[in-house]
Amino acid sequence: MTAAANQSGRRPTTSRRLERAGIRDVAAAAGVSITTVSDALNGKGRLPDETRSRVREVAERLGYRPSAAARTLRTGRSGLIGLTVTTYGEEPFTFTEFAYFAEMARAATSAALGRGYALVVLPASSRHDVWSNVALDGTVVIDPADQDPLVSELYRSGVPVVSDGKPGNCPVTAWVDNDHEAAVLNILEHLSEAGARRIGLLTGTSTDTYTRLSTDAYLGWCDRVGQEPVYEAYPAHDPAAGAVAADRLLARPDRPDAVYGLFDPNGTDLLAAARRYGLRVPEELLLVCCSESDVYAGTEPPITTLSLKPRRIGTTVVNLLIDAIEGVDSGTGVDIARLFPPRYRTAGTGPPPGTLMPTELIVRASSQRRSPRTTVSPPRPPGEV
Amino acid sequence: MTAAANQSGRRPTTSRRLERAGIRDVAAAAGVSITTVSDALNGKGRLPDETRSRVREVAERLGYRPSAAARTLRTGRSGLIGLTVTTYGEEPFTFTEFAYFAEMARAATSAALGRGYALVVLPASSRHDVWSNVALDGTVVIDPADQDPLVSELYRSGVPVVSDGKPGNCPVTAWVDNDHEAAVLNILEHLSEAGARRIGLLTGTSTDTYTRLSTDAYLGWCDRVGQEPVYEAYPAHDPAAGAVAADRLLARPDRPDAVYGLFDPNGTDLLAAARRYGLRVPEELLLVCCSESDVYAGTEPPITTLSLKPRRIGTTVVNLLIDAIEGVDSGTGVDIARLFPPRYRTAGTGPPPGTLMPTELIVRASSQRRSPRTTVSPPRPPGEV
DNA sequence: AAGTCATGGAGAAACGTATCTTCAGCCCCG
DNA sequence: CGGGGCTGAAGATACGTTTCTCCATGACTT
Repeated sequence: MTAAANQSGRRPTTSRRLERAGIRDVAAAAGVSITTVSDALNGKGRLPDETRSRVREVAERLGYRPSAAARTLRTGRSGLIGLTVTTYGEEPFTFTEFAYFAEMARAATSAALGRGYALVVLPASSRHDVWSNVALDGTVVIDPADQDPLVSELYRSGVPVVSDGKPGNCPVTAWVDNDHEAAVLNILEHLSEAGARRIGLLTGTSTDTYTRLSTDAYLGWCDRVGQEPVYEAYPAHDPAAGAVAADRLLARPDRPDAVYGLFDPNGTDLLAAARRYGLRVPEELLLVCCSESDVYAGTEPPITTLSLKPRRIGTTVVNLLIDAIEGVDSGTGVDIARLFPPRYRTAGTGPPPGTLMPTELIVRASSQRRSPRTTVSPPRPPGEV
Repeated sequence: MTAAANQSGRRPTTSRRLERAGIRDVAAAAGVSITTVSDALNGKGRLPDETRSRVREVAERLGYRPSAAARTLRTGRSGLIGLTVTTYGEEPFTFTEFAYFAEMARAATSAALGRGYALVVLPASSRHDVWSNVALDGTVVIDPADQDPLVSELYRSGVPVVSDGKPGNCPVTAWVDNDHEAAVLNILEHLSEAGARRIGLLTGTSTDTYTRLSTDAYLGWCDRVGQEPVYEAYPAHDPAAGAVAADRLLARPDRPDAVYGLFDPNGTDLLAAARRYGLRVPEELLLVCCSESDVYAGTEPPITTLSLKPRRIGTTVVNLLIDAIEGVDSGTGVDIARLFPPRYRTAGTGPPPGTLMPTELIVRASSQRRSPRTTVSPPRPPGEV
């Protein structure tokens, strides 16, 4: 047997099963080398158009599909991005539990696909073997916990990590977050202008960035304006607890005359609680909640909501991540900074570059005592994008 | 340079960059061969426990993570399952648009993870290169279109395909679906018993299995009981169109006295339309809609809903798929049938094995004229699982 | 005492691609 | 007329595993 025969034929000793055509088969059928096939199909190398198209035609005829595994092994790129969702409680996924996550994930998937990447859904808490069983080019982390060991290890092993939500204490390549502080202050100001004297907060007990920043902003504001904080916290993943907390908040002796609820179902719960206590909205109680759902446009009365613009966040996160994947010399992992505009550059081992995005307050009848017309107020002065 | 040196050291000529430890590094550090390392870590081969634990310890110390790409290339298994979602209209994903999809996807992800697989979200309509860029062990297809070219090619190339929704005309390994016909007939019967004389249907214009089967069941029932069909169809992906269609249905001269809406938001839309026309529910109009949302427990009045039990479907689909992946001798692809109970076996090239799962009708005030208590009626006689 | 067998482990061949290097031919120019 | 650069393409290697085959060693049987 000659070397040439061994090169063109495959596995001379084994009985040949029905298999998918490989690059060698295409090369043999087209009468060229596998190098030429690879170059022709990938648009590389120096080949005349004639050869290129002929090879492509042969490949098409044979139904050739390159092996993703082999390509990944060779190039070190899998085209796969992890989408990590934090898990509350027993349920493996809050993913799609709140409309925010669902929308964000959808936008992220779409954006990734548009750039040739696919998303793999992985829980942050799963065992190591699941994570190491899939070759990831990078990972999106939604709301990373402080000191998340998984994120740390990923980052250390050179996998770019971009988080939705400013990371507490774990190193990430970059992060994107809503400007929660500005959003809360904007809402408090909005309620004050509508006549609120004592603004209450319905918040969560978990330590994620969103809850923490929002609550801190509220407490800071209270401190500044001299209002005693009036708030109830409950485990956000438990819908029943939310209704109870809403009830508790309105049952307090120092009952607030305006409430902002941090989580999606709070609007409904607060409305129901107000009804139980005979409080008219917005006359006796001003209401705002954070939600992506448009059911609040149809409630009685319609409720003012804060939208975190999850689509925009998801798209931004993915694009940032893919920029890092494609721009960085994988191996060193240090010159990521040059991907970002100068204003983000931080010297040495400073904090990772982050982007704050504005939120949108959709003002409806529940937070206005004068004109119940539905309007949209931009949270930022125009001119800024 | 000896062969041994070449074996233990790596790439003697290239300058060594900072890289992740490979299996060779572990072997060298532990003073054994790479075979032994592989066997020790994978629980294979014949090794004394002492060696096994020592190797494991060394691997741990070096932070060794096996390369998923290399493993996939070698074993032919990636541990990745595609989750295909059909796309309506311009938006790339209805995924998470309806609660059904969201819940189903969540359950599927969870079930897959529980068996060591991860899910990759892929749109059915995306370009070929995205699909062939990821090595899939199998695919879940949600509501496959008739003659879906992608499904056909996947199946032909030996990738197991399990669909949620009985496939129209494309070959799949197996499928799972709700018993839509039984569900619709059950609802119609339920409405009749509640006193309905003319039952209307709010349905969709698309040709997916769900819409088709449900509509056909309705039309067949009308034909059998001698009622003139009263229905409106609209593009299900357009929420605004749903409200219009609901309005149209109640504005007809032959206005129905009971309506079943096939899609999630129909309940709200129909309720709003009824209110506009001054129709009291359930006194003058009986209402049922298909939805996974529990908001219908809180509407005024609460609306009877049909649940398609998406969790159960998602779990079943994934388990069926993984059974096929792990049970079949990849290469032949013919003896899949033995995975299923005998009753599913079909001779030769007959239809693929399928499973019909019962739905659940959650009866609330909107479909009862007598006792407005909330009860749950099983759609199947007890004893069947 | 010579086979036989179980034990523990090493060698080497794939898996299918991308890419680095090499090489033959050819044209052009001094 | 000889060498340098350009074109088109082939060879060979490496990516990091898994796994098939095989060998050495000692214990045990007959």
